[in-house]
Amino acid sequence: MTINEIAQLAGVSRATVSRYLNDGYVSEEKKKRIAKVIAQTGYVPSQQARTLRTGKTRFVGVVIPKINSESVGREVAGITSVLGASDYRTLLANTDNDETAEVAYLNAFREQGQVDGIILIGTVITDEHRRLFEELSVPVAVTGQRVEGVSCVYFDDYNAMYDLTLCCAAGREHPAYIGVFERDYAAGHLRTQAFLDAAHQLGCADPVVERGLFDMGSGATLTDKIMSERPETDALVCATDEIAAGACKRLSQLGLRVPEDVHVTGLGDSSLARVVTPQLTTVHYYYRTSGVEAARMLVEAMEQGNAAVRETKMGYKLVLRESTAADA
Amino acid sequence: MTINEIAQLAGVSRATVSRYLNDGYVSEEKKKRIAKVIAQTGYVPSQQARTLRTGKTRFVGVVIPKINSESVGREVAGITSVLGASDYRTLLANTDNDETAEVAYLNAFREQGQVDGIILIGTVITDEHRRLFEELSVPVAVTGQRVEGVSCVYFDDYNAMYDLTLCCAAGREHPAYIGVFERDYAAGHLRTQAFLDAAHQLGCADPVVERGLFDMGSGATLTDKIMSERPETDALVCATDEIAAGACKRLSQLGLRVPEDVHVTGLGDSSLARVVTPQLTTVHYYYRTSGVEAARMLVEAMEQGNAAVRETKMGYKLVLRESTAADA
DNA sequence: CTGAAAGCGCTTACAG
DNA sequence: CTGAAAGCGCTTACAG
Repeated sequence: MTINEIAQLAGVSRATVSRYLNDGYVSEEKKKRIAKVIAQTGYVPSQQARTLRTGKTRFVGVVIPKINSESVGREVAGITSVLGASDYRTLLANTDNDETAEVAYLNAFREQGQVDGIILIGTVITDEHRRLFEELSVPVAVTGQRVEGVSCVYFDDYNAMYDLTLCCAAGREHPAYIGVFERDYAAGHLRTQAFLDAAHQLGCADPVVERGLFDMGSGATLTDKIMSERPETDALVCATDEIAAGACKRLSQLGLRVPEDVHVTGLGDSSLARVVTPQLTTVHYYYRTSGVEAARMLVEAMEQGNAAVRETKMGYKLVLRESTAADA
Repeated sequence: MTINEIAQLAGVSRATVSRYLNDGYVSEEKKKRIAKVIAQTGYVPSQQARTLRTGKTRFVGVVIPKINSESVGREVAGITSVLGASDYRTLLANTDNDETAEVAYLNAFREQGQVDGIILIGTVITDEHRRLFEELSVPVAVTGQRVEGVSCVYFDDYNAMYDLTLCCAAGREHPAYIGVFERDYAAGHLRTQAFLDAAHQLGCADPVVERGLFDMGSGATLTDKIMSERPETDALVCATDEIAAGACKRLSQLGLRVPEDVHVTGLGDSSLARVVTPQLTTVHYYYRTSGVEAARMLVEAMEQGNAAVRETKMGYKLVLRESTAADA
C-alpha cells in the first residue's frame, strides 16, 4: 500500500491524499472518498518516506544509565506515556553507567539526525555533556540533575536529605553517612552536604562520611568499615534505599539491632524499602511524574520552535517506617 | 553531508560512493580517495534514505511485559549487546502486562514495516499471538515460553521447580504452593505441575495450591490464606522470588520462623533473593544468556533467508540459602 | 571497474 | 480546492 494506490482508488492525485493526511485542505467530498479507501485498505503512510521528505523522525532518544533500576523504570514509564500520546516513539539507549557510552549515544543521536529530541536521565554531567548540549540541533531535557541553560526536572535532594537526617539522627549522638561519589551532583554532592549541615544543626561534633557506589554491596562494606572504626555509631544515613538495605543486612549480621542500636534511612522509596527487615524510613521521590514533566517539556520544545528553557524542582515526601525510632 | 557531496569531493559518481559503502566493488585508487573524503567530512549515510530504498530498517522491535523487572532487564541487556554488535538498534515496546497492547505492538511492527525482526519476551501466548507469528513478514524470536514453530529460548521450568520442591519439602509433611495463573504456560502451568508431581513423589497426600499474581502482595495475601486454612503447613514453595519475599515477610508478621517453622523457596535468583531475611533458597536462571541466545537466532534469521526454526532450552542451577534447612 | 538513470514513498511550493 | 512536478538521500540493475 502506497499513497499512489490510495490516490488511484479514490480517484484523486497523490498530492490530495497527502493533504488529507496532513493539513487537510481538501473538499468534503474527496475527504470522504479518501477516508473510505484508507479504511478499506488499512493503509498506513511510510514513516521512512515521510522522514526523508520532512526531516522529522518522530523518534525521541532516551538515554538511561541503567536498565532494571526501579527509579529509571518509573521515569521511563512516565516519559513513554507522554511521548506515546503525542505520537512519538521512544528509542531507549542504555549506557550501563558508562560515561563514554553516554557521550557516544548523545553524539550518535546528534550526528545521524535520528531523533527529533533527546531526554537524558542524568547522573554525572561533565563539561563534555554541556558542550554537547550546546551543539545539539534538537531539543533536550534532562532529569535528575539541574543543568544550567537546559530544560530539566530534578529533585530537591538537599532538603530531602536534610529532613531525613534530622529524622534519623534526632536524639542520637554519632550519626554516620554512606553516600556516593561527588561527581554525581544530585545524589553525591548535595545529599552529602545536606547530611553534614543537618548533623551540624543537631550538634554533632564529628559526623562520619563514607562514599561508595549505588548498590547493596557498597552499603554492606562501608557499614563494616564504619562500625569497626567507630563502633559508637548509632545512626546510619544512606544516600539510597539500596545502600540502606545493604547496611541493614550487615548490621544484623554484626548482631546489631535496627532501630534499637542503630537507626537507618534510605532515600527513594523503592519497593526494596518495604521488603527489607526492618522496613526502611525513606523519602518518596515522584519519579514517574518527573518523567512525565520532562517529556512534556520536550514535546513542547519539539513542536514550538521557541525553546523556552524551563527548570522544575520536584517535591518529596518523608516516609517513616520501622528503621528509625517512631518518636522521631 | 550527502552522498552527492562526497562523490563530488572525491571526483567520482555517487553510485561509486554507494558501492564503496556497500559491496565495495571499487578500484583501489578510488577507494582511497573516497575513504579520505569520508574521514575528513565525518559523513554518515542517511539510514532513512537507505531504508526507503532497501526496505531494511536495521531496527529490531523488542516487546517486553514490564520495564523495571530484574529478569526482563537482564534479558534485554543480553539482547541489546548482541544486536548492537551486529549494528541493529533496539526499539523497546513496553506492554505493562497488557495482552491487548502486546498484540497491538506486534501488529504495529508488522504493518508499518518498521523493524527487520521482533523479539518477544513471552508471558501469556494466545491463539492470537500464534496467528500473528504466522502472518509476520519478519523473523521473530520468543524468550521465556516455548512456542511451536517459532524460534525460542526458554527455561526448564518443570525440572527447576521439581528440584526446588524436593529440596524445600524434603522431610516436611505439609507443603503448599503459591503460584500464578495457568495461562502463563511456563511460570503458571509447568511450575505448578512440577510442584504437584514432586510433592506426590515425596509422599504428600494433599498438597495445597494457591494462585495469584507475580508480586509480593500476592505472596503475602496467599500466605495469610494458607496459614489460616492450613496452619499445619510447614513448607511454602513459591513460583517466584517476589512472591517468596512477600511470603517470608508475612510469615514473620504471623510470628512464624523461617526456616525453623516453615521452609520457603522462590525462583529466579533475583537480587531480592539475597536481600530479604532470611536469604532465599532459589533457582538461578540465565536470563542474560537467554537474551543473547534469542538475539543471535534472530540476527541469523534476518541475515540468512532460510529461517531454520530453533528451540533452545536453558539450564538452571539450584541455589541453597537460609530459607530452607541446610540438610536438604 | 564505473556512471547515467530510475525509483523507493512521501510532501510542498507553484500555478491554476 | 487541486494536480503536475521536483526532490528528500540513497541503491541497483543496466550498459558499457
